[in-house]
Amino acid sequence: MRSENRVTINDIARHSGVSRSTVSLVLRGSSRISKATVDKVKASIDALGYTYNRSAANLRTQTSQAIGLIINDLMNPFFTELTAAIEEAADREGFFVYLVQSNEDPERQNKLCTSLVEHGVAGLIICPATGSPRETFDRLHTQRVPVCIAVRPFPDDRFDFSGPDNFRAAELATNELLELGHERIAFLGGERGNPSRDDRVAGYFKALQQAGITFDPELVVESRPSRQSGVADVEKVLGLPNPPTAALCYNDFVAISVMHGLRRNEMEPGRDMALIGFDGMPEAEMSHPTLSTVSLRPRLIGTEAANLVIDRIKSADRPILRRVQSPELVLRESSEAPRQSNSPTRNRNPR
Amino acid sequence: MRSENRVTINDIARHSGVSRSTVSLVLRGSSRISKATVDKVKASIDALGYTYNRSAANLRTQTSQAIGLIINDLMNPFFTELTAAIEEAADREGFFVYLVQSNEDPERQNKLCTSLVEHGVAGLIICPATGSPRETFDRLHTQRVPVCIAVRPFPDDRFDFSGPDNFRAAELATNELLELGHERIAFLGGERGNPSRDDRVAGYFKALQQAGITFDPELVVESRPSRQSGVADVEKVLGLPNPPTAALCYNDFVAISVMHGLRRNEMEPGRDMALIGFDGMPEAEMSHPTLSTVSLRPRLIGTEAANLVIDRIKSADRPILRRVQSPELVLRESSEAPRQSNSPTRNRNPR
DNA sequence: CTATCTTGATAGAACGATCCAACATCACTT
DNA sequence: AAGTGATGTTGGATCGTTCTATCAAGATAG
Repeated sequence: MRSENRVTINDIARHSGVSRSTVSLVLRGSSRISKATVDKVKASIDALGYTYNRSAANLRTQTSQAIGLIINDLMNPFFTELTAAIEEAADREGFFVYLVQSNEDPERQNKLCTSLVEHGVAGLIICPATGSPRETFDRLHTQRVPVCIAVRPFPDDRFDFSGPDNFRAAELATNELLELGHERIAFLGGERGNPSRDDRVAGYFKALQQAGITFDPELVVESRPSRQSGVADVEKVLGLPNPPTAALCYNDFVAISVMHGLRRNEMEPGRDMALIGFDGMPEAEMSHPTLSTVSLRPRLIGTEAANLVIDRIKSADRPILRRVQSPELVLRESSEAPRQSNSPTRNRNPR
Repeated sequence: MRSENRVTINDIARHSGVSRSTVSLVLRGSSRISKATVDKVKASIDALGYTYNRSAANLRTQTSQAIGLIINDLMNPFFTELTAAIEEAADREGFFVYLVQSNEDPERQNKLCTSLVEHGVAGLIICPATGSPRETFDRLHTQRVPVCIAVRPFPDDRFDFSGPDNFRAAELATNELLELGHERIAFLGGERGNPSRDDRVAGYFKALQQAGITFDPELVVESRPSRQSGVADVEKVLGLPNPPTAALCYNDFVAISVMHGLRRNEMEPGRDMALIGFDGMPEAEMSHPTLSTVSLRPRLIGTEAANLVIDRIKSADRPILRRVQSPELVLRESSEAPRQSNSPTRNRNPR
């Protein structure tokens, strides 16, 4: 890029004895150019070592093949999987993805939006950071940037959305635990104000209510989710006079950390407390015991988000769409044995 | 980007009654413009809702703030951590990162290189896919693209490099197992031809040799690493007449999968077989038992890679640098107990 | 009173591509 | 022989910005 005498389309034209326009047509594979000319031009391209300048072309055509993707935290396998799916879908349509992390910081998120738009992305997929100001989205709206909001249900009906059904996911998980015979079910981790978490708590609450179980606020523990937070969360409820026999964990990370917390207190996850996480990250299958989880279908959400934004890039005026993916309960060892049945522990590593 | 009548610097000029050049100077915060004019122009910018077109500017100035990052697999926490560190370092220097995945596919990697260069990145950080053809790098070299090779030691002395010391890492791990009294030590996972793996096997070999232990080729199992591959790998050596009492695992993923394989055969990882992984991914701390590992210092490698490429962007002619980070042995439960001491199993979840 | 220096602002060319309208050829018609 | 079409090629304008050189006007100097 920074070489003083970059080879341009003009150099090719001069070298092959045709016009600049002809070279441009050859580059774009136009059928209107004779085979002889095409060969001549291609020979010059190889000879001079030409590299196409897509930015220049984009400037002229007012287009772009780039989609900006803003996610909160790359280290979370849920988002990693989402990203992978988005990249694949974008690739299929000839787009490619600029990936950046907001680190859950609304201000950084705002800067990133500006930067990406300035760099001329064709569209944006955003997983809104908790506490995102409306202003960021107002700007995007007036700038007419095609945007798809993903994963986190930011309340804004001006943009397409692709995300999970958090409420239903929590209902599913809670009902499963209820059916196993649990009556004291905790909800561990996550912070109030995070819409995903609040929706899950709401679903959990509804399922309890429908089962006629009185809701105990002490069983809902708030904390900023991290790789360690589950330890403290579960120890909090273990200290109660009437501790829970099962727990929903805000996400799979928290669940795995809760397993550690249990072991620190001489309890065996799965046997002494049933656990179900949320997300469906691949690691859940590798934990010990393997972790039951409600998969939010990150791949599906990602594919859908990419399709939505690409579709919107192509037709700015089509009506707003909301694609909510139904979750899938994935049962594994951590929620196998009901508490009250004092049957001997089953072999939890069959085969 | 695609609106028919985008607001440009010309519109601002017209609206505020100054020249195009003046607006440009205001945008770049030039000190040669009077405060009165600056205010006038800024007012127009707000009024018309202008967005800066950085691509156009880059075309004119022949510069770019973007760094392309090509990694093999986003789903691997090692790379995720590497990426995070690169992003942070780039951000500090005013650059931002286009992240793409090669999926370990040399052809895709080649396409991505082309695409990124065409899009005008200022430089490239590449973790070479296994089996990368020399040709890809030859092109980058003749195009004079600033490149830093990261993680995988691709044999090319024309580019800067930032990566781990795989040989030393394996030596460290092997010596630790030897000191614990193990004599039958396996090396599980990874494929011949992958330089990281081959270096690790070499270090393992040297350590065994120095300890006067005859190398048994049956203890080295090759496989394409995945989240499940360790199961088969370990079952292979368990089937031997004289099975190993300890194993080095190609990476932490493999190690965690090996734990599953052991349990499937009624063996307890850590107690019945000591395990040490490579990478130092955060999940290693969350496994059960917690996983001993040789941390390759992904954050350090990332920071260094970003610094190297940015430095090279600024001064193309400085000599080639190779930054090799020394690994760090992180001992946890999976390599606690030596096999031959038949002491009672220690509590492996101390409070 | 002319000469020189500052300060602030500007016009036109340039970056590397594409678009548009025009233009040769050459081959068929009629 | 002139008209019509198809085929292949082209020069100039253009995208939105910055660069270079220049300039007007006022200040300072001799």
